[in-house]
Amino acid sequence: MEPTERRRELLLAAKKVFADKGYHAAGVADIVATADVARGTFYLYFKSKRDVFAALLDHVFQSLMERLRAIPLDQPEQILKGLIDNVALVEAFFEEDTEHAQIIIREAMFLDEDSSRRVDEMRKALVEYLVGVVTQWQEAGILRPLAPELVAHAFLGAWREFFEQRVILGNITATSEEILENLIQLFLFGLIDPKFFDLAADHLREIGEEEPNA
Amino acid sequence: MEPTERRRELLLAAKKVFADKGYHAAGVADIVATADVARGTFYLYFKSKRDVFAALLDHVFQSLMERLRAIPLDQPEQILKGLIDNVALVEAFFEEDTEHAQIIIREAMFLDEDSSRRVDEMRKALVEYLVGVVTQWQEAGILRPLAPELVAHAFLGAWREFFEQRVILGNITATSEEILENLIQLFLFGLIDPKFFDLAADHLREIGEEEPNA
Amino acid sequence: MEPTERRRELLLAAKKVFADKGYHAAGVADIVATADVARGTFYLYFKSKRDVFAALLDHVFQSLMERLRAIPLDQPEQILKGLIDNVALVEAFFEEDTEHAQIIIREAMFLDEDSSRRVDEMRKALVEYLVGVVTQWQEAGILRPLAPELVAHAFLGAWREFFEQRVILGNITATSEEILENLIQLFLFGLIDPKFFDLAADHLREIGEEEPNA
Amino acid sequence: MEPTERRRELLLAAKKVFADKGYHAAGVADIVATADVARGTFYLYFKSKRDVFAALLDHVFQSLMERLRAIPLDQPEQILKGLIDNVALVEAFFEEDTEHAQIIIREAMFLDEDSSRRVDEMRKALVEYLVGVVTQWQEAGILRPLAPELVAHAFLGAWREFFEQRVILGNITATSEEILENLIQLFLFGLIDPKFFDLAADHLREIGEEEPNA
DNA sequence: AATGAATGAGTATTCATTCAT
DNA sequence: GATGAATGAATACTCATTCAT
Repeated sequence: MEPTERRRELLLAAKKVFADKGYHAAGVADIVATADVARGTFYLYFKSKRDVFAALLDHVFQSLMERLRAIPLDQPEQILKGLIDNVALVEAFFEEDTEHAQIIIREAMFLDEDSSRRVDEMRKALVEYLVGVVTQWQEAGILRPLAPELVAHAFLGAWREFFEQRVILGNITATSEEILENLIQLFLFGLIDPKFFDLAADHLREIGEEEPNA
Repeated sequence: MEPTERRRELLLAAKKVFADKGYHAAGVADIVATADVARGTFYLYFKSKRDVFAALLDHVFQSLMERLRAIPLDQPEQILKGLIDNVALVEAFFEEDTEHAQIIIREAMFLDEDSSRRVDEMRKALVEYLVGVVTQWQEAGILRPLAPELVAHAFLGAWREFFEQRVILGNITATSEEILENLIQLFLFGLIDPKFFDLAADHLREIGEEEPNA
Repeated sequence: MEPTERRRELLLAAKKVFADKGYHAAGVADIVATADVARGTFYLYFKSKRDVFAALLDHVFQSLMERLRAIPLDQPEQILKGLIDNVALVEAFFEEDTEHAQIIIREAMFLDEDSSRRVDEMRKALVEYLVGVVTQWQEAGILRPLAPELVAHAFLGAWREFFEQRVILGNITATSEEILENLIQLFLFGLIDPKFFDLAADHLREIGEEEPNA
Repeated sequence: MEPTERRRELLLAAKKVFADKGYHAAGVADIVATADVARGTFYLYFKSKRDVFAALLDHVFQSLMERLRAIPLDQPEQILKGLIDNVALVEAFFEEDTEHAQIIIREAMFLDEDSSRRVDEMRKALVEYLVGVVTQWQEAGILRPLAPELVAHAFLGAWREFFEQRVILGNITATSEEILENLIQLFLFGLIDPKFFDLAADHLREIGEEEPNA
């Protein structure tokens, strides 16, 4: 079998096992059993249990970065549509691969210096993007002057919470769209300058009417 | 030494160790070393490593519940002051005992069925409280009709994120007060009905002027 | 059981096992089986397989040093008696504990940097002693001016070879005394100045006659 | 590539690796990497790691035997010249291929029954040769009646020690010639009958004067 | 003949838990 | 109650060897 293929198989198996049992409860034995290869084969492709985990993080990191790079920041007139689309774009990534998401959210954040740093970089990239958006709109006078960084963190935190509750724990039954809509409204009206209030409300209505067709 | 006292010492030691190194990296050896008792003594008071952890969760759970029970829900006229005070009250609990907070946020949520359920109960209690507040104010026509549960989760998520970033990871330098102020503004204006907008703005100003004296 | 006692037991077991199978073939499993303790117990007293080995070397090293320190160098008139006694003293050490000797000779010398350094120190101590003896006697004009260091190495090498062949491999049936006598004669006449030749021969005869009574 | 050639390459690589890292630390991986062939190729030419090692020993064994066979024993009048030449001849073999020497001295002697027996055979061949020389000269009345076997072992041991210290460990800076000269003097005067003493001294002087031209 | 991916037995080490004193 | 020595199950990792291509 092609080495690349084998590696992918092991990566897949590891992802499944880590998502299932968590990093600590997962053993190399589980991974090789899932991938249906011999114990030693694992070590042909990864130099340790930690190494597969890091490889998984790497994959998420790079995929995420690609998606973020694709998000344009230069059309402020499409305020809401842009934000919603962009957020949905990133969210889709986690939705597509729930196991990956679980690993990052449940395990990587506090596993050790290294993974924690990796996750931090991802968070920072997201924060930066959001700070960019907020700052731009603040400069355009559309948003009130709340600290952009704090707003970004608040948004991420809320978002993560929803993800955790809905996808991982199953505590929320609302759909991803409902959640996103509420989240957007909340933050939009929380941030927007009162004099643009009506404008925003109109926009929201328009988008809401479009959505069914989408 | 009184048995209760010994137990408390071990609990304290365990809290410190778990917060320091995390559940998995922490060993019973670390705990007994910190508590300065013999290895065997540990097992006189707890039947396993998991048991101490559960005991710690219990303690947080009960303390939190007590504080939540103390929050009155019947003075809707003091909209902002009430919310801020109440939120601050709960926050204070985590601030007072950062180690406990770390354990809950970093470890307990996904350690296993049992702790995860425990943390869930806490979350649910907080969500219920917030849902109660929001619902009440929505019924009073003060807040717009966003799904109260989602709002509650968003608030909790944002809050947790700040806590994590500020206290555990040190990624945010803003003070607890600054953060809370921004958070309140964000959610207040995000939720409030436009016709109460000016009223809310006044309230905020007042509170802002009081604060220095507080 | 007293910790010191247990440690001694393990040390003894390790010595036996290492001497029997050699460092590499010996497993911690063999050691604990020999000592009849649980696997984990081993690691209460030594932090690794290498560590026991080092401890064994330490013991040999210190015992040897003690014996060497006990050898007086200040009675040059007793040329042969002194040399024979001293050499016998050191040899006795290895004879007493053949296993230790095997370990040093077979394993320690080339196991790794650390043990090799240790063995080197021992060798150097012996060489220094021999160089001291030879130099002193050379200055007294009794011995011919051969390079003392080379003589010392030659003596050690010959000695080691005999030990290996006789004790470890069983290729030589001569007794330790016969060997030593031949060795002494060889080196004595090899070193001594011709004009002291008859004197030396007399000495040797005397000693040879005394010996039976010893 | 010719099979014989390939085999030689692997043998060479193995020799280098074994000399470098020692038998245990050396891996088949190192050998094939050094020989720049695939892992499986190794097993086309040798049936195991031990097998290459045995092959190396074989090579040394045969080379040594050839050289020993070439040494004539029938010109007793050339006492010293003959001994020196012969010893130098054998020594040259080890000097030429230090790696081989290291392997024999460091590893083979105690690796296992098989190699140990092999090395023993070599030693025995050398001992036999030396015993032959000594016996012959003893019968000629030139040497004193020390046990020839013990003398032979002493000589070999001293020699081995020098080799180890000088070539492998670098603890001695004297040249091979200086060492040999001292060794010869030591053993010559150690063995020779006093009445031939002056004769031997003359011989040595002559050889010493010849040497520069050699 | 040559390859190199796959194998899996073997091994040192850790650590929560027990129990004799 | 308190101790801490002893336990042994659990587990990551290595490496000589095989075998399908």
